Amino acid sequence: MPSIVHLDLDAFFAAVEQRDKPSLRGKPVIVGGVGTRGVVATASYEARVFGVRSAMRTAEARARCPHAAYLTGRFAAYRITSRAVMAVLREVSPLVEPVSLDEAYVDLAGDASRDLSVAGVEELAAALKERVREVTGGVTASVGAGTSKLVAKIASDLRKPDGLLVVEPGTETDLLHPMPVGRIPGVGPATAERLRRIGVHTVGELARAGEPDLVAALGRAHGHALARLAMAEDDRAVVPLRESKSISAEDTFEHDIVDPAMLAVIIDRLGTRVSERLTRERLSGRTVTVKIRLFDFTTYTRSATLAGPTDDVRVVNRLARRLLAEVDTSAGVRLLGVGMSGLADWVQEDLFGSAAGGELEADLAARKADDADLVEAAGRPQVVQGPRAAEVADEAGLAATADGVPREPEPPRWSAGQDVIHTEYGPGWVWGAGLRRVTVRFETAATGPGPVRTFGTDDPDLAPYTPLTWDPGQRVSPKVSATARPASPAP
DNA sequence: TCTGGGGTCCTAGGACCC
DNA sequence: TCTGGGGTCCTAGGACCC
Repeated sequence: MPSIVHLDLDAFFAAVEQRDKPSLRGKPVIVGGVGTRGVVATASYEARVFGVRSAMRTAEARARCPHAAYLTGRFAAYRITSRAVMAVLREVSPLVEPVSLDEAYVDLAGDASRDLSVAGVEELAAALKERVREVTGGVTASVGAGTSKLVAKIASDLRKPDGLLVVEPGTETDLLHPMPVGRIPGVGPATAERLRRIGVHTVGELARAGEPDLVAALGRAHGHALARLAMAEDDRAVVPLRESKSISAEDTFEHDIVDPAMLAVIIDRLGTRVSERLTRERLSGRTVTVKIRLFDFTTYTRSATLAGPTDDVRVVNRLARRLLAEVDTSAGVRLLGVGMSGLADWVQEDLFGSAAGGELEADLAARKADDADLVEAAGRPQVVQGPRAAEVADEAGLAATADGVPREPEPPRWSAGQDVIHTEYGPGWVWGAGLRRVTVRFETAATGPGPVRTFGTDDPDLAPYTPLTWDPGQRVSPKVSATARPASPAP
């Protein structure tokens, strides 16, 4: 039965930008690093016409397509939209495995009553595509389905963008065998080259090659796996909840850094980012890894493992600095990274016995509620609020540095003027397709319910990014509620 | 103006233990 | 004193994915 579905959002980041900025629709849009060392994360299909591709250096993209819009990512917006898509998929089956923000597998076999004929799955896939378009405000998806993850993924690839293909059971190898080996996920340039050297160019040739030869050329695990995939043998399950195995943060600098004091500051900042994520996600880890890329792109990692897991920023930073010192950085560093692995579900409170248990549960409930708020959001005008507003705003690029030189994030401010609200005390920031007017009610501890104010603009290009502003007089723990509505009735 | 940032999985060698 | 395997953990690097 073709019970595995793969859904892939088309040119996702660029599509979200085009949704939120109507002036970009129909035009080349490139999302990625915009600095001299940036690379393309996503190019809209209009940009791909000019040969712009993911992972291409932005400099080359600019040469090929100078008139494109070059944007840094707004990951909070992508995340909100992604969650809405995943929610749609979970309406169909609980067995949903997100691969990334823009990709997921669904296993339909959980529901015995479902029509899993090719026609039945085609109908379902078409309905999914339509629902995705609705909840995302117009982002299209490509959907593939088949008897395995491999076939479903290749099927969605074949029909993108905005396509649909259900591979009839029994025809898998007919589809796969003429393809170049590089179409198989997991076969990159290095593997393709090794295969070429033993005379294997297509999946059919891969299937005919003996497994011993493949293992000799590629190693035990990879050789075995590819031999099976080539014959469309793939029993990998759709796994709904994957626990993360590592957390890391890294920065590439616009200019190579030599000053050891500067490097120490940066390594601390990266370690702090990692620690904060660990704490937020109620994880801790045992192995700290520092990544150092020198001016000439030679890359070192140095790691050390603690006796027990921690999320303590002091421990992480001390260890990270020590590991950094093991590498000669005097010629210049272009990238630094800090990572934590050996993760365990472990929180500091556990150290002090079960007394903190109730508090912990409350925290978890609060986090769940936050997530629910975000899920609500996609495709509609939205206020992001609560403890994670700062994080969300940060991801949205509001705190991004313009010149790529890392610096400490600015503390939350409450001032008149054009400040975008992105502090944990405020309502967050406003985002949404078709947003025009936002009504905000201020309430402070000192004054009680306060004035109602309306924010907004009639410029359709600016509207989705409407910032909220207010006066310094309202800075006392303001409690703010906001409603946002489109300027015109929803179609 | 060469080559991002977040991950996963695998390999290979050495230490160490039984 | 020349000789085992097997298992696990740790470290460094590399391929690959989105």
